[in-house]
Order: sequence, then C-alpha cells, then structure tokens
Amino acid sequence: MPGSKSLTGSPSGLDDLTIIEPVCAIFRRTLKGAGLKYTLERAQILDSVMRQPGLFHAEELIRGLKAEGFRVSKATVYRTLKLMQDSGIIQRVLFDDDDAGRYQVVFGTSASDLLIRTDNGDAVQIEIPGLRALCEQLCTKHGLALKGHRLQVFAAPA
Amino acid sequence: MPGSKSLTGSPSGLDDLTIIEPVCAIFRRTLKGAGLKYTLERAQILDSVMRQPGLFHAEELIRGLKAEGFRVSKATVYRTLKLMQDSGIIQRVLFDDDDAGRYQVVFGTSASDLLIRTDNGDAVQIEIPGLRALCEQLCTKHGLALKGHRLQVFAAPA
DNA sequence: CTTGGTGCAAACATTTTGCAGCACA
DNA sequence: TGTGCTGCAAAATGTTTGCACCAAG
Repeated sequence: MPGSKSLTGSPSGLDDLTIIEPVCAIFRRTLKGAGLKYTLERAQILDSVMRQPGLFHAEELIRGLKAEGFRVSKATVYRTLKLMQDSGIIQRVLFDDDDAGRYQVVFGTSASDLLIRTDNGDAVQIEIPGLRALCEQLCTKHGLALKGHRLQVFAAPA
Repeated sequence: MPGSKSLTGSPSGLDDLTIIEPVCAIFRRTLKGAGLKYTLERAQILDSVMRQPGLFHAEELIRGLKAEGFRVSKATVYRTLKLMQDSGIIQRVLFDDDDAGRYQVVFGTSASDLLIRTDNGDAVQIEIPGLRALCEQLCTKHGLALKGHRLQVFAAPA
C-alpha cells in the first residue's frame, strides 16, 4: 500500500497519536461528532494537506496525491476539504488575480495572516502580535463574539 | 436614454467632474494610461458599482443594470470589473461558504476591512486605526513596500 | 441490512474567450 | 482605416452532485 508510512494517524484505532497530531485529533473528533467516519482516504488527504508548504490549490493537492500513488478522486478531495473547513483546520483564501481558490492550514486560530508579494504571488505566513486583541475589542464593541480573522498584506519590493 | 441621469461623469469630455468624483477620475486616468477608452458602458457600470451598498456579486450588479434598463452583456461587465480591479477601485473578496466571488469598492487603500457575521453572512466595513501602521512596519522589516491590505474579522452573536 | 464513503461522469455556476460588427479617432 | 469595444454564444474553469457499488458496524 503506497505511502502508508506517513499517515497522520490510522483509520482503525491508534488514538495514541492524538497528542502528537492534534490536528488529526480535531478532525477525527469533528467527524465523529457528525456521525462521519475517519476513512483511509480522509487520512491520506489530511496528511497531504498538513505537508503542504503554506498555501495550496485543490488541484495541486490532487496531483500530489496521485503522484504518491494514491487513487483518490477529486470528488472525494473536494468533499474532504470542505469537511476540513468545517472542522476549522483549513480555510480558503482568495487572491484578486487568482481565479482558483487556494487553501491554507489554520488549525486553531493563528496562522491566518499572510504577507503576499504582488509581483510574484509568493505568500508567507506572518504574525502581527497586537492584531487579535484589536479584533477582540472590535467585536465587543459590536456586541459580538470573535470567531476568527484573516489578514492579507500586499507588498512589493521597494 | 434610460438612467443616464446619475452617471459618474460622461464619456465625452467633462473632466470638471474630476474633483467631485475622484473614483471616476482614477478610472479614466488608468484607462487612458493603458490606451483604453472610457465608454458609456464602462461609465454605467462604474456608476452602478459605486452605488452598491457594501459588497456585491457580479450577478447582482448585472441584474441591477438590466433592471435600470441598461443593455450590458455580462461579458462587458466582467471585463469592466477586471479593469476596475486593475485600477485599484474594487477588489474581490472571498468567503469560505460563498462560492461566487464578491466585490467591494476600495478606491484608495482604506475600506478594506470587514466585520463578517458567521451566522448570516452579513458584512460591514470597519476601521481599525493602528492596523495600517502595523502593516507598514511589517513590510519594512521584510524590505518590501506596502501596497495594501485586507482584513476579515469573523464573529457571531455572543 | 443500514449508514456512510467512494469513484466516475455528468452537471453546475461563474468567468473567459472568439468572433463579427460597430464606433470613434 | 485602424484600434478598441460590444454582444452573443461557445468554451473553460473549478467545484458539486447523482448514481451504483463497496465497506464497516
């Protein structure tokens, strides 16, 4: 079975990986909570997603999976990506010039800030320390509870 | 000619509207700079865009234009929206749950921050005073020049 | 045996493109 | 007369869905 070495937890049992792979645990818990199953395909896709460097397109992910010898259909990939969004593990990101949706791992609430080079499209994750507090304040002022945020900073070489 | 009363500047001459309608001026200047023309259709679309309350879908815009009696094809609308993006007048925004691209007027660099209710999709423009400075700092640290930013804050009723 | 999962292919929605004719410089 | 613009319809893209079969509890 190709590629089974690096799976982020196995579909049958093995809850002991929970501490090492919290994202996997989150995903499994969310699935279980919805009466859904943590299948081999979903494990493979999760694993591949977690190994993506920064942002990725669905298409890249599918190509990568096939290159590793997995036989997953794009339907399953899209279905699984949606489940991961619901679990708060990834989110979609849009760029003005880019028609296809890109995805980004955001497990938890950080890692949602990006510095994007407008000249070549490169994007790196950044950290703006005071930002979360600012968002918190803002929500309080509106009588709402903060669920998360997303920041994109566009820049080019000076 | 239906609806011609509220056009944001006329296609023939009338540069005196420049001060009153800076967005229109920006658009015209950008077009001229690229050897393109400020046509009646483009004026109509710009006008309609500027009258949109907050965020809008391309489809809504098209429907609105038709409702006002204009006969613009969606091809022209999409082409014009893209030109407006290039001019920095509008930008596309993506929401996780929303498949279609939405657009937002952002002439200049402010108005790019949104507070989005996760329970019903409502979005309002917000202002976070210190944010721009934070972005500026960040870019400087990376040896880049800030081109703009976009913040989405997700929240739900407490 | 019931519920959910998968792959495939067809369907879908949004956006883009090719083309013929039009308008203005 | 050339360059760009428009509408239409066709194409292309990215994503979703219907369906028949498979797998696990």
